[in-house]
This record gives sequence, C-alpha cells and structure tokens, in this order.
Amino acid sequence: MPGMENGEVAAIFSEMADLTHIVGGDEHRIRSFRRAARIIENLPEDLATGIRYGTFEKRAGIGPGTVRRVKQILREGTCDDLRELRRQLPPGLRDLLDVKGIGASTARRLWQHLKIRSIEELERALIRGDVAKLPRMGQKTAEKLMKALQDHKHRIGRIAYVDARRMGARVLAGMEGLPEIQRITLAGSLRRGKATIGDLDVLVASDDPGRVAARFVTLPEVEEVLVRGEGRCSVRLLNRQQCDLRVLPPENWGAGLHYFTGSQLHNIAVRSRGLRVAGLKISDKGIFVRDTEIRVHPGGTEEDIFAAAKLPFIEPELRENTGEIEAGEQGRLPRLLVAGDLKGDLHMHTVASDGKGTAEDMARAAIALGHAYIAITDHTKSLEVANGLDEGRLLAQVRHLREVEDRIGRLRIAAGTEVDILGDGSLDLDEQVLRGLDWVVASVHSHLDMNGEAMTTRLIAAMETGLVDCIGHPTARRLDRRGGAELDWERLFQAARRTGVAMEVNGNPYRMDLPDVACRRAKEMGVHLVVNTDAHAPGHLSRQEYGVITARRGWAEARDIANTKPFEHLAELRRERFRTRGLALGALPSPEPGVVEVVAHEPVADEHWPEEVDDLAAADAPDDDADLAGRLARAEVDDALRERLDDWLRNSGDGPLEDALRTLGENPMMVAFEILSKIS
DNA sequence: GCCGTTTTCGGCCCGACTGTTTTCAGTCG
Repeated sequence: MPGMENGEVAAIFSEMADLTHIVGGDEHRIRSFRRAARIIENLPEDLATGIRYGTFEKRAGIGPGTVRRVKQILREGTCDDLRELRRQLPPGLRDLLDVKGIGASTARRLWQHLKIRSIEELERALIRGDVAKLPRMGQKTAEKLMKALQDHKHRIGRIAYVDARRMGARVLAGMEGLPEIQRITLAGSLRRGKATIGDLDVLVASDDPGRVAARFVTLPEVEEVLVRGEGRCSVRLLNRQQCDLRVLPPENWGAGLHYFTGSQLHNIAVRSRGLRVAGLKISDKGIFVRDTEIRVHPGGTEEDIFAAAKLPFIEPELRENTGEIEAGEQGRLPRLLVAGDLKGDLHMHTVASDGKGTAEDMARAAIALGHAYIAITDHTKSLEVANGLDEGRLLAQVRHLREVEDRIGRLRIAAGTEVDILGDGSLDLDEQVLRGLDWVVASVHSHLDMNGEAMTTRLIAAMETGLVDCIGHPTARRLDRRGGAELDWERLFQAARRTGVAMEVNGNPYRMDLPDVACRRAKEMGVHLVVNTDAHAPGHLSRQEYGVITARRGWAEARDIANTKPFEHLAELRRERFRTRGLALGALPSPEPGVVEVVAHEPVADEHWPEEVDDLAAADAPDDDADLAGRLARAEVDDALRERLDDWLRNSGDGPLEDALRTLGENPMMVAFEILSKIS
C-alpha cells in the first residue's frame, strides 16, 4: 500500500495491542505492540524511508518481528496477526476499553457471556440488568459502568497546556494554607510540559494524608469524587477534567515526584535499569535491595532515584523514554534552553493590525523583560480580518518604528512583517518591500485544510523566494480547536537548511508550534530555531515560557535557538542568504504621499488570545522596580527579592511586585510559587 | 515482542483502590 502514512501503520499496531489484550495474550507482547505504535507515530521520517535505509530497525524497542510486520503492512495495508485477531473478535469490542473501569478481562467476558460487541450494546445490556448477573460482577459494578458510560459520551479530550495549568493553579490555591501540607506541586504530563494535558496530577508531602484528602475533595472546583482512598484520591473537576491527588510522606518526596511525573514508559525504563545495573528496586516508597526488600534509601530527591539507576538527573521535559536514558548513561544529555537565554522576541503585533498595544507599548514591555531587541511583525493585506497592512501602510510603519527606536533607545526595534503565505506558496507583499525589511516571518493563515504534502510544498515555495527569515507557526495547529498540518518534516527541514530559513517555535499558548517532536528533528538536522511569543498585547511578551517549554521538550539548547544570539547575528544570516541567492538588499521605496496613518485602525476582536488584555504594569513601576519583571523572568532572585516574594505570598500588599508577577503569567501567586521552587 | 555490565533464554515496574470476595482479580496510573 504505497502512500500509507506513519499514523495509519501506528494505528494498526495499537489495534493489535488492544485485540491481543482482549484475547488474553501475553502482556509483554502487548506492551511491545504499543511501544512500536508510539515509536512509529513519532517517527520524524517516512516509515518506508526508515526501512529502506535501515534506520528504523536500529531504534530501541523495534525488533525483527516489528520490522517484518511493518514491511507487510506497507505492502498489503494489513498483516497476518491483525487479520487473525479480527477474525476472532468483532471490531467494535476494542472501543469498550476506552470506558473507564473496563479492561481486557471485562471486555472479553462481556462479549463471551452477553455477546456484547459495541458500546451501544453494552448500554442496552446495562439497562436490561444483564451485566450485574455476570460472575464477579454485581449491582455496584453495573452502576459504576453505567456512570462511566455516560462520562465516556460526554468526555472532553485533552485540553491545552495553558488551560490545564490555569486549572491546576486554582487547585493549588485552594489547598494553600493547610498547615499539614509540607510541599505541594503539579506533576504528570503538565510538569513534563506536554502541549495538551489529559488528567491533572497533584502531589503533596504530608504526614497527615487524611486532612489533605479531606480538603482536596471539598474544593469548590470539584464536581464529583471518583475515588477516595487514604493516600490517593481522584475527582472530576468542573471543567470535566480528572484530577488525581497523591499524598506521600515527606521523606519519599523525590521518589513520589519521579513516579508521579512519569511518563509511564520513562518510569518503566528507569526502574528496569535500576534492577539491571544495580539490583535495586525503585518505587514511590523509595529504593530497595531487590532480593532482601531492605530499603537502602527513602528517595528524598529525584536525584536519588536517578542515582539508584546510575543516571544523572533528567529534566522532566525529556522523560518520554525516547532516548533520554541512553543519553544520560553516555553523558550526552542536553543543557536545555531556559527563558533567560533569550535575548529578543521576533514575532509580535501592534494596533496597526490586530494587536492591542502600540509599537512603543511593545517596546517598553520588552525593555522591562530585559530584551535587547524585538521585531514588529504585523499581518499583511490578505488577512483582512486582522486588518493586515498593505505595502503603503507597512512603509509608513517602518518610518514610524525608526522614530520610536531613536526616541526610546536601549532596544533594537527591527522593522518586520508576518507576511501571509498564499495558497500557492507566494508571498502577500511586494518583493522590493520584503527585501528592505529587517526581519520577515512568513506564515499560513488560510487554506488550512490542504493535505500534508501540499502544505509542505507550499511552505517550501515560500522559503525558496529567499525573502523569508523564518516560517511562523509551521503546522498552524490550534490546541483548543484543530490539529495542525501533517507536514513532511524531513523534506521541510532539508529545504530550510538549504535556503537558510529558521523555523519558529511559536509561544502562543494555544499554538506551541513547532510541535516538540518536530523541534527535536529540526535540531538534529541543524535547522535554526527561533522562540517567539506572537504577542498581541504588551503583557503577552512575558509568555515566552510556552515556547521555551516546547523547545525544551524538543531537546533544544541555547545554541540551537537563533534569538539567544545578538541581533547582529540574525542580520548577518539574512545578508548571507541574500548574497548566496544573488538578491540585492533592498532600499525601501518611499511611502506614497498621503499614506501616513500607522495606528489609526480600531483593533479588531482578538482571535488569538481569548482572555483579557494584560496591563502594561511593569513599565509604570517605580525606578527600583523597573527591571523587576525581567529579573523574575530570568530567575535572578537574590535573598532580598526572595524574602519579598515570600512576604508577598503570605501578606500580599506589594503592588509593584504583584504587577511584575502578573506580566509573567496568569496567576501571580502561581508564578511566585514557581520562581521560589525553582531557586530553592 | 524485545533485550542483554550475571542472561541468546527467561525475564519484563510497582503499588493502591474497588468490589466481590473470604483471599483476590481487575483496573488504573
């Protein structure tokens, strides 16, 4: 089956895992199928290519059995094992596994005893009362399944990282002040920085789990209690997300934090390694000698856990079992990018198009954050809904920006654009104007339903013009609304390297685009990355963290990110590209007489940022506090500032500090909490 | 099915909670 996408092959392995599970096959074999599915899904290159060059079979977790099946699937669209499993089981049966409380064994019994083959048939059987009569089933189980079925119908999928974090901050705030709590944090995929989050995980260190759980299940955000145990509770929150609480003794904090941060596959890999190389059993209770069960260490810190497996500390963002264990053992772990590495921000909007601040507002906010440079990149004319600029208005804006730069000083303000990439890959601005700008981001905002190959070709066409410095939010995904284009990363990044075009890691919290996996591949292929905020208001400039965490999940170091370097470096890259492509650096044409307005348009409804516009608080702060937000953002916190943060958390009443914190995140308390936990 | 710093065969992470049991299977993370 030529043209089969990796995702389709991965789906076959997932189905084999599910069906093997239901027929009661070996659990390790099932895990192998699931692991293969995951590896194939995240493969940066085309599977057929990986097979042809032998790179696929070299991956950990891929053995001869998987290679043989993949070859057959690529040829025939299916494989013998799947055919056989489908012959034995009805296809709808695996859907039952998605209902909470139904595992393989229950699914199998429902089918064998009641001939249930689908979710719909399960519902009918529950209503008839047949399910409660099965062996090892009872009224209570039937009721639970009925509820789980309703939840399944109304389930929410994964939600955007930013929304999950906001909800998590509310939960933490609700737990605050309970004297029994010694430490508290959000763990799970949120701590690992995944772009979308399923369940929330709250971890607490306390000697009195009963009191902690009592507070947790009565939080105003809790809609329903699902599980109520001594050290562990699960609730459904008002936004229908599930939230799990785990309370552990303070001495096991590191063991619990590691265990509860995951990912599950990473945990399995670390624990297996502990057994293999040191004969140590690692659990959330600490570190034990395998044979005697004697505890040799409580696991107070995560470092203790890694040390037991003879590994250095591995950052949470890397814990996906995608090579971090091997990198750790060989001393090849990356020194991940931190927010303080970024020297500037190269994608933002003003009132000239659909932003909420003037160029001067943006500049002053950038100075407050300690930036050395910014690029103003408003939309272009074809994006009418965003009041995009035509050539005339853009030229007027360039002159305006030069004035602002001269007036303010202390900040390089690059005159740029976020030029629209039209359906055929051409750019929405006159070439001469594009050549005269300091920085050109090119992005797609229309015709988003193209298939991946066509979209890849479109982006490459834009890069081939030589006029583009950076491709903005490459997949155009919206975490709260739509998936992105399935781009051919291999082809795209080869073109990026050839044409000298950077790829953006867009930090709009509903984009986080490039996706993490693509970041990693771009880095491996030597493509320049740029971490931007795509700010539509001054307060958004502080939200670099969303781009930073995405880049970190892509194993990015400061040296992989172009805007950790001085602006002159970026300008030189642009000059170099023009030289090699024989393009003249353009002198800008003069604006046509009469085109003078720069900011006159009424800003349109803000599509990108559903929440209210942030205040430009930091810029109005008194002199000593001028760089407060910047210092906090860079985590340059001395003892005096730490005390001030501490004091504010306890007593509030420090306006400038609160304002500065507010520029760094939605919930100033959460920001302060994070800064303190980072430096402690 | 995959894998190897005791192994090419014999392992594969580990524990809490629930319901239906009277010692445990099933599910989940």
